[in-house]
Amino acid sequence: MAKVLTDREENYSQWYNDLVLKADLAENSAVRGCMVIKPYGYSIWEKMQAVLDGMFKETGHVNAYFPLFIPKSFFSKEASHVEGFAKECAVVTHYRLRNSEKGGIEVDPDAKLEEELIVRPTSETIIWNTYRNWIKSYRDLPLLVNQWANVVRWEMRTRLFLRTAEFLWQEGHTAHSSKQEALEEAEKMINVYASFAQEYLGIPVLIGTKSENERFAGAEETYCIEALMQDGKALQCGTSHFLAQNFAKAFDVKFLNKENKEEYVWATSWGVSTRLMGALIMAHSDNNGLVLPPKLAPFQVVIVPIYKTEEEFDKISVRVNELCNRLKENSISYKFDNRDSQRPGFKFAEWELKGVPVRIAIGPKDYDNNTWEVARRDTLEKEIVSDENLISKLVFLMDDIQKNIFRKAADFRESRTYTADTYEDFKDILNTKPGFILAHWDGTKETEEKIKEETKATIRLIPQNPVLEAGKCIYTGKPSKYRVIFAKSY
RNA sequence: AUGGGAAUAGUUCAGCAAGGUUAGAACGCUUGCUUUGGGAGCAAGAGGCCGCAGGUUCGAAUCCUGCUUCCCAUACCA
Repeated sequence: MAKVLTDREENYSQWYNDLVLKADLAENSAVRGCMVIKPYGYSIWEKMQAVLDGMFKETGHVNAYFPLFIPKSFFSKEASHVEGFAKECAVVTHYRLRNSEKGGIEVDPDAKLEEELIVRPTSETIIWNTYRNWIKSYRDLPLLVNQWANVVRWEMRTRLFLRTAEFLWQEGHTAHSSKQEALEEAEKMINVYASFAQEYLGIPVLIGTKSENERFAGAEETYCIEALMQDGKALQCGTSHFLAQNFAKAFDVKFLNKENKEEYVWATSWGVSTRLMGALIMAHSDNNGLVLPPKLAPFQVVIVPIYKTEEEFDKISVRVNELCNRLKENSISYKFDNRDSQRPGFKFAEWELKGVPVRIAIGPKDYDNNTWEVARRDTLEKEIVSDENLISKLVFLMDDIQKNIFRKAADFRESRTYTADTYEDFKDILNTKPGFILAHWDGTKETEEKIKEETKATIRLIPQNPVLEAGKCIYTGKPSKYRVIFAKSY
């Protein structure tokens, strides 16, 4: 087989890049750091959006849309928020171009904006400024709003899907009348993300909270889900923040409670992005290409005809079209690859590269025997299936592949989850076979920073319900009550 | 931003040291024939302001200067 991918073992990040390009998911654009998401990649994102959007609505949220631009003055109102994002903001300073004397066009210096606009890196500020007018009474709460949008963060170094200057995401912004209710909301949404990751992406995730260092700028608590990629590095897949009254205070959002007393509103925000595409790619794919979970594949089955003559093709097409109707009835999505320009072998390799969960081939032999060749992408196993058993086989495979790729990822994570009691062990694991490391930590920012400097590993999360176990911090030897999860991360 | 490297066909690159006619290859693309159960073969063809601006020279992809952009390493994270 002609190779188009770099082997995963040889160069993991090269493998990832090749895969994104060759599977036709996305490519770099003429704009530095910004990607073009191609139709095949975008249709996976659309599937993710559809499922998540349904989950948000089921949990009582509604969609709205807020502006792309944020006045500079809004941005500075929440101190730690500015600090967190200031270094990576795109800023609009002018509103007009003019013809240049040197030819071409230039920014018209007379068209300077009175107040500069920030291209949103996240929308807390513009949304909370709006909420001030929406919230007057406890009767206006809770306010449960989600937005699907693009945001811009001027990243130095970008990688397709994992870190791009512009990315697509959803951001939920909720307002509550009590601390307790806001905390519950933040936890509820991280659990929504976790079940989406596990049931749809087929990626096992750990749920927990961030250490102070890794917390969102402006949050009092950040909940997160973390997954382990095949190279042993962690990927943050989603976050949900308890913002306390920080934004309500910054934007003066108050409500009258039942006792007719004025109170500041409690807030949360939560988001997942096109980075989930990166997670999906890295969690399951192999040296032959992408491996997609049936629940998110643009189509679940591809049908490849094998024929010599036009008559043969016509005969086979009739039978394939009958099959397509049966697939439709059974809600299995499909593509009949009837291109005459490519040979079967080429198509096999191409669809494997694109991760289609099941491939069905039919040639003269199958036609005569009334059978189909069925190949599953996750294990690459091939099987001849009789026509009468085909649909039930496919229904079984959709479920089985979904479960199998989750199980494989879970087994991998298990085999790469360690406990370290000494700093030497800790460093040794990171150097030899990285993964999640459970270790004791003294709870200080300084220690986490030292460990990060020396090993590049950070605390990915503090487990939700940690097993209480007295121990000593691997770095300082100070007492610790439970272990936290360390890893190198993306 | 600092340090290092690069810019030539759609893509990956050769050519540059020692300047000299119509600037090459592979892959991809187009057309035809042939083939089709794991990325076929043959033939013909299209495709380039050699990153931009200036300089040296009879002559510049090649030498010199300036600029721009990209890539690799460090900081950032959804």
